[in-house]
Amino acid sequence: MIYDIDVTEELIKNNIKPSYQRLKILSYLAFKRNHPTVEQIFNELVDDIPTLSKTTVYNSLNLFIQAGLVKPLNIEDHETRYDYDTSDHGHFKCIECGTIKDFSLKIDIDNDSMSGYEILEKNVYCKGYCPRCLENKKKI
Amino acid sequence: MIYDIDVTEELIKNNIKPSYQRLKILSYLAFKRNHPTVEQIFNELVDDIPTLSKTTVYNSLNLFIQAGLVKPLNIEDHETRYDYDTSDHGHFKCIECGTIKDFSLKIDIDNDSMSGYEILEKNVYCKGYCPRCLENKKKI
DNA sequence: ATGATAAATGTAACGATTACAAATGTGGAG
DNA sequence: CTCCACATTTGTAATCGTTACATTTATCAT
Ligand SMILES: [Mn+2]
Ligand SMILES: [Mn+2]
Ligand SMILES: [Zn+2]
Ligand SMILES: [Zn+2]
Repeated sequence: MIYDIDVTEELIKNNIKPSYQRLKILSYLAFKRNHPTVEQIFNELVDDIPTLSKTTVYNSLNLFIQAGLVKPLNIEDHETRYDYDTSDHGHFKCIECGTIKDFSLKIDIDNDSMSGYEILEKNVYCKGYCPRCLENKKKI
Repeated sequence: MIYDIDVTEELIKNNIKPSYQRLKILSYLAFKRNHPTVEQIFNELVDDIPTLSKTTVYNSLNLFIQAGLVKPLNIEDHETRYDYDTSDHGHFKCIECGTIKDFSLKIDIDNDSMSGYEILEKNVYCKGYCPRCLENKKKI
């Protein structure tokens, strides 16, 4: 499985050496844009890189997060997901099938109550049922 | 340490038997309203109830969540926090001192992109520095 | 009191993540 | 090219929050 997105320059710009594993992991995220877990990333890349270690996936992702190339998502408390899109947007997770969808949004935070605070990071996520799972529930 | 808030009726209404431990745990949340971790709840209540088990804290909280009396917060992936206030509001966590503050907000989700989806739950949280920690940083 | 049922407890198991030491790869000096 | 220092990767063990499960304790109707 080869992903045609070249992320070499992106890594170099951020002072991260573009090793074989790092390139594969970051281009996987850039190509798929699927908010995967470490488990998913590992399982899909281990075919390409039989010697791949899960530790390397964790290490690389943490490097990317430090550099601001990737954003971690804490939608579920027991599984971190990773997003190549670091722009400000929300996430919807279907509690039936687990798929995650991006959505755009505008947050209006009451500025009076937050004066004096320095906000560095905003996170929004919703949970519910996706259209497909709603359909399936009707049939049963 | 005695919390004067009587949550007996609240439990009965939700078909949860008001045992000694459950009353203590829920009234702790109702009185403090401090978004504590299980660790915090356990440490502060074990003085009152020397036989208290952490499992009981987990079990009780999960009961409360099922009944909608309490909302779990996944701000950090490795620690669930518990909120007695189940109304729609956002949370700010200071990345220096860890304190969590409520804030009111209005989310405008682009309805076109979410048509067909059933949204059951919205979550918003921010991270940054609280006023006190900003002050301390300036001094150093 | 007695026995049935529910709740609480203690310990073991689990799963995601990190720590750490050993193995492997890389790149430059000689 | 060979050797060596250094960075990266790998495998394994440790950690930590949470859950599973079996045992003990409490509650309550008979
Ligand atoms: Mn996204
Ligand atoms: Mn709150
Ligand atoms: Zn779905
Ligand atoms: Zn602070």
